Amino acid sequence: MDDQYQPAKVEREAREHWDANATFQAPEDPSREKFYCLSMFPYPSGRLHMGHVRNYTIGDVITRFERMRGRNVLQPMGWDAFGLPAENAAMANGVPPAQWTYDNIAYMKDQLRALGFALDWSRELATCHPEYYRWNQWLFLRMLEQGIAYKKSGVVNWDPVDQTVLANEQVIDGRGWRTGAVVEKREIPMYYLAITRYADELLEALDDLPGWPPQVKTMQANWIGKSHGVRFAFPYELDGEPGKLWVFTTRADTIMGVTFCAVAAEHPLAERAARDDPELAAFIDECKRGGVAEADLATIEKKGMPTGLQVTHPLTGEPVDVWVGNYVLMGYGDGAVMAVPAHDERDFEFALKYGLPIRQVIDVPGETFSDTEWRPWYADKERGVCVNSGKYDGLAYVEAVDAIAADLAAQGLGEKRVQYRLRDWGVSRQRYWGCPIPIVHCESCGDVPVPDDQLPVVLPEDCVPDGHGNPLARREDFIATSCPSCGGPARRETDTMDTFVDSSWYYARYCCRDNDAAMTDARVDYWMPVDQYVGGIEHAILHLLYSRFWTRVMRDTGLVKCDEPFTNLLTQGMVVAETYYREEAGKKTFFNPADVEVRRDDKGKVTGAVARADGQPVVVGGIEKMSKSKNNGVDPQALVERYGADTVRLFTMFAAPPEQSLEWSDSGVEGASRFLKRLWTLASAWREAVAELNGGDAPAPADEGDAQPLRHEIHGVLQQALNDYGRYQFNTVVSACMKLLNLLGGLEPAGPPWHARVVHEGLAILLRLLAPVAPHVTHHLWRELGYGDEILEAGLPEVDPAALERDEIELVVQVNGKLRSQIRVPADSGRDAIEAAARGDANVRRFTEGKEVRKVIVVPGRLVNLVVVDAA
RNA sequence: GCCGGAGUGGCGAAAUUGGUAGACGCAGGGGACUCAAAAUCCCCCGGUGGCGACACCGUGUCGGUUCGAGUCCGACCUCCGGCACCA
Repeated sequence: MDDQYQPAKVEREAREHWDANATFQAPEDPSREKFYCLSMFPYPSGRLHMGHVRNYTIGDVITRFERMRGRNVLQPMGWDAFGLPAENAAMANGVPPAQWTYDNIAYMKDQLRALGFALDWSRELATCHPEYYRWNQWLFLRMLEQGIAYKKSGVVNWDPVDQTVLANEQVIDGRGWRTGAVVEKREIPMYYLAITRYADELLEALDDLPGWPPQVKTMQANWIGKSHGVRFAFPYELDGEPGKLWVFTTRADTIMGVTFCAVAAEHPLAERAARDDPELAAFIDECKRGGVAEADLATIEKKGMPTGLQVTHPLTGEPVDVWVGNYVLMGYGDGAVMAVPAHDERDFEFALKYGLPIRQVIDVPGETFSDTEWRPWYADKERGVCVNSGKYDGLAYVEAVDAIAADLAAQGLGEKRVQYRLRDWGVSRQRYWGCPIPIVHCESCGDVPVPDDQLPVVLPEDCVPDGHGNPLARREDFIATSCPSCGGPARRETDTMDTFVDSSWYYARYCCRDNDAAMTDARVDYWMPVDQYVGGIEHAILHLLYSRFWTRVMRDTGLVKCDEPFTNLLTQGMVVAETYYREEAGKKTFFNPADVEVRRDDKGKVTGAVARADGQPVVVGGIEKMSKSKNNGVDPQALVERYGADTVRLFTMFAAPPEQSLEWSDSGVEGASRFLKRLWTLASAWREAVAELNGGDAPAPADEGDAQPLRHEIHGVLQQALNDYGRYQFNTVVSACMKLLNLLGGLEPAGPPWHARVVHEGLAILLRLLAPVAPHVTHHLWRELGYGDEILEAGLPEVDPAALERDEIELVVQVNGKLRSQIRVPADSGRDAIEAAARGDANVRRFTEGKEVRKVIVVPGRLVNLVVVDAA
């Protein structure tokens, strides 16, 4: 055994051992309890970043822990390989996205291997492989047959200079990121998936996911946004024709307070009115400027303009003005809303701004109404009662809605309706590097699905995007084809699918990725659902909701048997680090933490920082998510080379619990490295003694000298660590390992023989506890000390209940809830004995003297609280 | 704007169900070893007062419930994630 811990050597040998034995290839074995552990697959961006390292370390610790528990564990890995960054890289370097992507995959795969993850590489997949994405296309065709996939128009960001569609990310302050041109909203035909058909099921089933974080379920429920309301119409007559302006409201009880209606800029009424009104036409054009992202639309200044048109209030018969509002969206409901300024805050502000009437129709007794200042009770449907509402006066929310809905229904002008905020999923992208949508356009037959036997529609891999539209649209060899229906000349669809499609079902394909005849097979039924899914909180809604939807479509198509893809979900926090910069002429130049030296005062508090290069000060800019733009990323590669994978994994698990954000600290890594060195040194010092004990019969637990209190502590720490493993709180597992090492560090190889027996037992516990976190060094030491060949098969250490027993326990004594003393009592003391001991304690007496003890609270095993008052 | 989350020593954090606030580690201070440095080992380490035993204060802010609140309730402040074409 080397005297010095040499991580590179230890880790290489361990990996060679695992590779040679195919240790992590997971067979389908119905006789064993399976555990499918999955981390969100990476986008092959070039190099691993710390977020990847953290994500995959968490997944790996769970994988190895569950395996040591005896389960048949599968942990696969693959590549979310289609996407925008590959096109951007292509524009920057002139390299085809395919080549850039494959190069990145090769590089990042080596990086993943160097971290020692227990991955079954035989199942590796990449979504840009035709063998994978053909099944996107195949299931898309099934969805077309079922009517789940359909075509309608949708709104996109249009860059008028580059003549191209932009992603929301590429729109900065309403302008194209490359051209700086003001972006326009443009309507184009797109394919949609009817996720709303499953809205109710996706919502209801959240209750059956106890293994998901409650906040994720809340976010999904709010996203689906089920609401009960009334859809009704304002009749009108225009150009001699009768029409109806349909709106939806959850506050039908306020309908008598409607003083105007607002429609979206794209609404037919708005467009009709703009024909005769150049000023309105200009306003509508203004509304169409800017991007389509909801966050932007929701924060813009609310603007409007009257159309000059009027509709009729369905209950009062009064005329109601119709306005165009830039905050009304054509994509939501009917693209029109009723406005009740008195009882909706947004309408209230709009009415004040444009001098529109405000009519109070809800009252709360004891409150006074002001038509110049908004008060929250105006929208209170719990306490509100109808007023100024004719026959509805005096009705509360529920009764008023019922009565009004009934009256509207009687006229054929409305009905109660359940509405969802969730919209159908638009999957068409006007982009090259994605899965082709399997449709052929024929002049005589229209849009024709590609027959199954002609799948996959293969994406040519040699295109280089240039920022001007989709290069696929210029590839005649791809586009020109014949119509599957009539055989005549036809053209292929050049839109590709949203990359969320690729990631909506990869977890199922890992189970059967070599099947080229079917999307899934019986192996999927063995492994699915995923038992533990691990990934970033930023995917809490979209990716996870799409996956839940896709699983249900697969279920209804007979492809899987489960309803939900992920039984348990762990959402890990971000990796963040300090930022440093200098500012010149309003432009910030960021310095990497590695190039900065931090200055501290004599208490260790940070007072400033200087650049290593020139010794001149830099600004300490605050903690931010690691990113290229802030230049605060720490390269995992360099750390692994310097300290070894075990140290990086150990620090990553120790610095914060998985769900919290993790602040990077170089000196913290040093600390982790120090711990492993100390472990090595201790194992090295005891190697002979422990190996000798391992060579004979299992030694009895030591009980001489101070062995008993020591074993009591060791098993107490073990109990806590096993519990923390069970709740996936790995930072305190690591801290338990550190405590164990500290305990064993007090023993001497030259000391009495029981020392060796405690170390033998303690190391057997410590190494197995640490094995999931630091697999290489524990693998090595386990063998070196003669415990066995394979620590992964050694099972988890078990708590010895006898070691935890105590004759005496310590209790805290409080007086009026304040800590005053501690007492030792026999473990089996009754309430009376404990109370007597507490009252008799000298320091307690100082606080009870001359007072009356009103009440004594005894919390078994914890504390005694004496409640005293001044004697009367 | 809307939805979700988080705030505890100089720093990362711990406190499992309302029961000893600060485990474990980092940084810092002191010491040992060394010609010296590095490495390693030992001691101290929330604030204020006290020689000390101890006492008072302290978990973003303000208020409440309770014998007892970091933990529960209400209001507020700050920061972070998501908002449907970044992944």
